[in-house]
Amino acid sequence: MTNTDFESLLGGGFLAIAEGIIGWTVESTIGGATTAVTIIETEAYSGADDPASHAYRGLTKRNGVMFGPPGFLYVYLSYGIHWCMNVVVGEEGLPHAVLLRGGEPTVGRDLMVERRSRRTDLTNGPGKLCQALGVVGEHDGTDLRHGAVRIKPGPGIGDRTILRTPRIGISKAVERPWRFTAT
DNA sequence: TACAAGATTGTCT
DNA sequence: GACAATCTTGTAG
Repeated sequence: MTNTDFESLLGGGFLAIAEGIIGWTVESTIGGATTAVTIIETEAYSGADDPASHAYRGLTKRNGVMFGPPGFLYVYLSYGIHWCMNVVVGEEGLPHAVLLRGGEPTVGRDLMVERRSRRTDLTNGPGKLCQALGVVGEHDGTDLRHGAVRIKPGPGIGDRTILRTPRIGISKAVERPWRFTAT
């Protein structure tokens, strides 16, 4: 991702970013192997204003990356088992983030199958997506432009449309329609 | 210091 | 459809 791409995306606010990166590519290079997916499902989290956000109660050791500058990766351990990845999109001090919930494999599908130990449902969930891409806690706080995990424009979602629905898997602020998915 | 809940997933019934 | 696995954080005692 170039700086210009990211800046143009930031201009619309965090909801526009969550919708805007549908159809973009997330690429990881880990252990010399590259895997990539096209993003088809995201959720937006609005830091201090959002009871469902990890950043709602302020800065902690876990969510510190969200309070930093945009364009970095926030990785956290969910239920003590699964890694989930977010794109930090708020300016420094504004802990807005976009959770990557799902994608479609484009590069390194065989490696994803190996990492997931199954051939189906490779990337249709936040925990599965991280496992398929090999994203773990050590990638927390890395640069999405130049790090081991990168995000970049394209290839898009073709003729499909983007659906806006309530968020999934949370118990607070469930009414906010901040989930975006390509159908 | 102890305990409950959580931005989930895989397995078993 | 129910439940276990298992780490971080917040809240209560």
